[in-house]
Amino acid sequence: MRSGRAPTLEDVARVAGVSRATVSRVINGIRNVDPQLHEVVWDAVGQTGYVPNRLARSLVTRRTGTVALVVSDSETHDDDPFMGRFFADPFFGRVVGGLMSVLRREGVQLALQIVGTDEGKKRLVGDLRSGQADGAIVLSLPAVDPLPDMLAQADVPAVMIGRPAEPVPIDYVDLANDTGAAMAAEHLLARGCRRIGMISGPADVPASSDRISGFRRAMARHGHGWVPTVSGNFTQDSGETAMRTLLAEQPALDGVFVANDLMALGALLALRESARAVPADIAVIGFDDSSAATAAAPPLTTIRHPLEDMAAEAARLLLARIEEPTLRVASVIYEPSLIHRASA
Amino acid sequence: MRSGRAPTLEDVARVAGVSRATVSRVINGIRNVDPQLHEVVWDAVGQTGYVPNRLARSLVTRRTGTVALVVSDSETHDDDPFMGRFFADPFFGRVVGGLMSVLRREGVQLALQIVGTDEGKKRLVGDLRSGQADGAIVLSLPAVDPLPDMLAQADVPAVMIGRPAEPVPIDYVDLANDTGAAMAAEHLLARGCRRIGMISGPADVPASSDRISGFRRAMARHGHGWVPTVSGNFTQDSGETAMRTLLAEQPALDGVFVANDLMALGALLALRESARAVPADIAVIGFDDSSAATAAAPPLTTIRHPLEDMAAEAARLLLARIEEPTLRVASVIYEPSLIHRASA
DNA sequence: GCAGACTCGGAAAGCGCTCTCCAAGAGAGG
DNA sequence: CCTCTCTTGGAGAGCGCTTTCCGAGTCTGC
Repeated sequence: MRSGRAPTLEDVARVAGVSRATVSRVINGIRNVDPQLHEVVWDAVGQTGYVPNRLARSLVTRRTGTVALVVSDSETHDDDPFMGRFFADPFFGRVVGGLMSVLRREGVQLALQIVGTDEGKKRLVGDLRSGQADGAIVLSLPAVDPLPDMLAQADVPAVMIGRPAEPVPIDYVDLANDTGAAMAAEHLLARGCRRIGMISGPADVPASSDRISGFRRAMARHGHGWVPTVSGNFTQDSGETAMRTLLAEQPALDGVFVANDLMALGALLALRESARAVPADIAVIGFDDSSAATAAAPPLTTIRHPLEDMAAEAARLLLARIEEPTLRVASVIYEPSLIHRASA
Repeated sequence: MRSGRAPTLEDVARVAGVSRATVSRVINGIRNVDPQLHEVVWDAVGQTGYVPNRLARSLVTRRTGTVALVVSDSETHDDDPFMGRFFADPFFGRVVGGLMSVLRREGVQLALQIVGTDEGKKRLVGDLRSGQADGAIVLSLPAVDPLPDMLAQADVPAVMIGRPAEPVPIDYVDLANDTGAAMAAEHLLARGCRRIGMISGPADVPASSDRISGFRRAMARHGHGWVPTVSGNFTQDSGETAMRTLLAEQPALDGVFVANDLMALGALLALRESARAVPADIAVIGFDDSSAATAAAPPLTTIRHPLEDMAAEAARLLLARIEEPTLRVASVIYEPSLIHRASA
């Protein structure tokens, strides 16, 4: 394995004393090749240290063995400080882990793509269409995003994690966010809370609005027609601020549903600062069951979001659609579950 | 933009009424093209919705505009449960975020590659050599890993995050782990701790062994020739177990250095369980300044690991080496800093 | 013993692009 | 007016691979 140019099919063919075509057949396991030649070729492969050039192969087969993980944002300028936070959040890693658990087994690679501008999205779709990747898993952050529709229009195999904000004929996996929020409501009510508030995420993001409506609906069903709500942006800081605001408005609160664990962590901080005991004075319930939940003090009762499973399913859906592009548009909704810890 | 086959250079050339070569020149901004034709060509590009096929381009230019992020493991079977944990850990996301902050600006993509078996590593090097990606950022997990050496041998541009276990002529960025551990020692000593223990990571991982030796050296310098140590594997659970063991051996401990924040979280749990107050009875200091540190109760005093910066620097080093492969092997060592919070 | 069916391997045509070479035309200098 | 140089655009040769098309050889059955 010297380090000049990498050996090519041609080289192997020369060493084996056969034609390029034959080597290609052997490598790709196509029958109709004499077992003897078969062996000769593999010997030559070993001797030369040959590894097929994936690019060249993809160019002709129109298959890359690569799937794009697209993080779709809507930034204005390129130095988006938000992205740093996004990657640091366990959310991203859990998705990657879930995806890899199935892609890896299939020998499919994951290429990370971040797009913000509409220009970037256009180019992304173009790249995808011209075979840059076989398909895309899409994580759409902005409340309204043209990307899902562009992908659908361009007939690019794609699966979203989290439903699109606008109805678009595209596969997706999602969590029954409303059910999860309802479970939180039931739990708080069941443990005797009567003055319950909510710290929500941004109202225009689907996952967030579903949690809001699910929670309100469940509360209303039990006679609480109005729920004091302050919204944050899913960061710990915003949760802390929101909790302070909520407390200022409703000092007698005895329970709060926080739309994700990170904000719940912040809320816990604000609560400690105001000398309220959790859960004795006020019960706190989070959402996601991220690693932050177990790290919190007290450990967070939360709604489990089976993100790894969802991502894995997204990968499976995508692989299936790549294999068979005419499949009917599908969606898979996961049911959340309540994880009972100490905070509520 | 209809959804049949994507338009090619040929199509654009036909519409513009020029040759493929001319279109290629215009697209790639090569001068020597009449400004008028220039415009005609761009019009044709707009009309056809042409997007260059990156694969075809890469095949001839031998440049892909892609960098691989290689996570090198040493698994035995493919269903490695460890990987899930690895991705969920903020470490992974922070690295990705840091890398993307520089790669994105250069229009370079990141392709994720997980390799475990030696077979897989061999194929990876082959793929890299045959131009699958322009270079690699390597995260090597196992204590002893043949990959760095293979990469160096094959002359593949590569940069490691964390120094290789064995000396290998390869670029890397690393943290002065020993200095960080020494800072922890100084801090514990300065606040009056006298019976100090340590929860270390696996002794054969470089980052871990540097922390061990740095800590011990600093302690020795202050007359503490021996430091009771229990090792864990960087997970929260292992930290909890280790703390219990340490406590059983040394009940009078009044300070402990834990080699990462996640284990420190576990240690805090064990401490609470044993009814010891932190930091009153025993001071705890972590390492990494991950998001777990602020989430902990009490918030963790810890050694800051500027991982995003390190990853960004790794990306810059790699880009430089891709541009100029004959560069001298370089390493950049980052200095850690102590973040003072409540636990010590 | 020979037509017909089958098996196997090679030649060669691309996949979509870049880039070297070359020819043609324009302009300048003698 | 002719030659020399310079600019500009086209033709075409690949990059490394797959795959179709064929021809040559092998085997069977009548």
